[in-house]
Amino acid sequence: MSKLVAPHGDLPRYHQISNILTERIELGRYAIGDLLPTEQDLCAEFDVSRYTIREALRRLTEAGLVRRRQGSGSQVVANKAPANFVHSMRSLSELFQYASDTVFKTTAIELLVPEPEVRPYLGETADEPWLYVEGVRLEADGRTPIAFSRVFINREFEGIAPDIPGVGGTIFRLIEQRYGVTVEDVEQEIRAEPMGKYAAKLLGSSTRIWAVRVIRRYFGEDGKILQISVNYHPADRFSYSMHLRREGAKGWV
Amino acid sequence: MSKLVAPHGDLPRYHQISNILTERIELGRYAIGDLLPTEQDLCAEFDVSRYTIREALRRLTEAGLVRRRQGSGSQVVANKAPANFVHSMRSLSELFQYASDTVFKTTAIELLVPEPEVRPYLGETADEPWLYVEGVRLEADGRTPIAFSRVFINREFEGIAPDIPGVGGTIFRLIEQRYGVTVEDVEQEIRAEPMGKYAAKLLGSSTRIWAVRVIRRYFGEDGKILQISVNYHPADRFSYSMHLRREGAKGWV
DNA sequence: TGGGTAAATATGTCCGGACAAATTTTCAGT
DNA sequence: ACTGAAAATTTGTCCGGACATATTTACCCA
Repeated sequence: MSKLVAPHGDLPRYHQISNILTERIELGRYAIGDLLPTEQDLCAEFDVSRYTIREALRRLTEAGLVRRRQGSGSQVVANKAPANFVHSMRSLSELFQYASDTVFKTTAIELLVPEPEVRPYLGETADEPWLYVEGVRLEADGRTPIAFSRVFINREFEGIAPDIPGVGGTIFRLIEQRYGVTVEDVEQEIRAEPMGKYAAKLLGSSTRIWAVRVIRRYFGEDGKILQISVNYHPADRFSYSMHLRREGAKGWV
Repeated sequence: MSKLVAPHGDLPRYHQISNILTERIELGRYAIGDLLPTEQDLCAEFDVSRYTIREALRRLTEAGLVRRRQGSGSQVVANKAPANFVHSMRSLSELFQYASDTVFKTTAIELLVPEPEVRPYLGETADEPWLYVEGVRLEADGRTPIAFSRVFINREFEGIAPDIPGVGGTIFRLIEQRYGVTVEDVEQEIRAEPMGKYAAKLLGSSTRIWAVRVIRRYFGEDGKILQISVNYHPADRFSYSMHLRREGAKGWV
C-alpha cells in the first residue's frame, strides 16, 4: 500500500508505481548497485500487468536511476535523478587524462572497396548516406592483418574518395587541400564490442570475435561531421602502446 | 515497402519504422507543422500493431522531431534532430573532462591483498616475482565497483608495499620519496579480453565477462620496469569519449 | 453569425499472451 | 581458476483487444 508517499493522486498507475520505486531508491531500500525485483515480481506486488510495470521502469530508466539489461535485470545506478542523464553512462578510468596523447601507428592499408560505395553509417541517427570505404590494416610485411577499419566520409567530398590512400592517414590532408576544410574537433570513443563475422573473417577468424572498437568523429567548423572512422582491433592482436612523458605531473602516477 | 531507405537490417520493427518516418520528415514529406498520419493509418501502412507504431512514435518524440497530443495527433516540430544532441555531446565531453579531474578524488580503492604477496607477473617473460596487490576501484559511494586492478611492483621497493593506499594513486609518490626513483616513461596497452571469474565477481558479475584491459608499465631511468598495473574495465561499463582540439597537428589526422 | 452540445476522432492507459534474445546459473571436466 | 555446454532466468519485441480521456468536428438552435 505504501501511503504517505509521493504524489499519486490521479496519476496513471505506472506513474504512481514509478514514484513509489523512485522513493524506495532514494530512501535506500533499493541501493545503488542492487537489482530491482524482476518485472514479474513487481507485477505481483502491485497487481498490474507487465505493460504497466515496464512503463514505470521506463520512467526510472529515462530519469537515469536505473539501467536495464536484457537477461540481467534492472539495476539501480543512482539514488537521485542526475541533472544530466549522461551520468547514467557509467564509465571511466583515468585513461582520460592522457588519452588525448594517443597515437595510433599507421601501417599499410589494403582497400577492400577501392571504388567507394555510398552507404548509410549505421551508427548515426540520420540515414543520410556516406561515402564508405573499408580496409584492413596490415603489418609492415604487407600481409599480416592487424585491424579492420571503416571510414565514412561526408558526401560533400565525394570527389576525393578514390584517392584515399589509407585509413587514418591522409584523407584529411586531401580534404583540406581540395576544399579548404579544416578539422575543428575530434571526438573519440573506445569500447569493447563483438566484431561482425565479416570483419572478423578478414582478420583470420571464422567466427565473431571481440575487439576494441575505436570510433572517431571529425567535426568541421559548423559542427558538421566530416568523417567517421571505426576501427576494430581484435582482442588477441590489438595492442597499442604509447609512451607518456612526465611533464608537469599531470596526476597519472 | 520503401526499400533503398534507411539502415533497417536487423533492427526491431519499431526502430525501422522510426527510421523511415525520420527520413520522411527530413526529406520534407512530412513538413514542420504537419500532422503525421494517425496511429491507425500507420498501423495499416506498415502492417503492424499499434504497440509497434507507438514505440516508433515514441522514438521520434524522444528525438525531438514530433510532439504528440491526446485527441489531436502527432505534429512535426522539427525536421532534423535538434542541436540539442550535439549540445549534449559537448556537455558530455565536458562531463568527462570534469570526471577525469575528479576520478582520483572520488574513487576509492578497496585493497584485497593488504599484505602484498610476491608473485610472478604472468604477462612478463621472466618469472621473477613481483610484489603483488589487487583491488577494486569503487565509485564515490564506496560501494559500486567500477574496475578491477592488479598492481605489480618491482621487488626492490618491497619495503613500501604495505603502505600502498590505492592503485593509480600515490604508489609512485612513495617510491619517489623513499627511493628517489623517478618515472621516466610509461607504456600503455589496451586490449579487449575476457575477465576471470574471480575478478568479474568482484565487479558484481557472477560469470565471466569481457572487459577492456589496460596495462601500464612504468619505467625508471635505466629502462628498468618499476611497476606494472593492470586494470579491467567491464565492457558494459567502459566507454568514454572525448574531444580533441587541433593544436599543432598532433598527428591524429 | 455565434454559442452550446453531441458525435467523431486520436492519443493515453491497461490487460493478457506469446515468442525472441541476452544474460546468468548450473554443472561437468581439466 | 579456467573452459565449455546446457538449462534457467530476465528483459525485449510484438500482437490483439478494451476502455479512458483529450481534442476536434459536426450540428442544431437562438
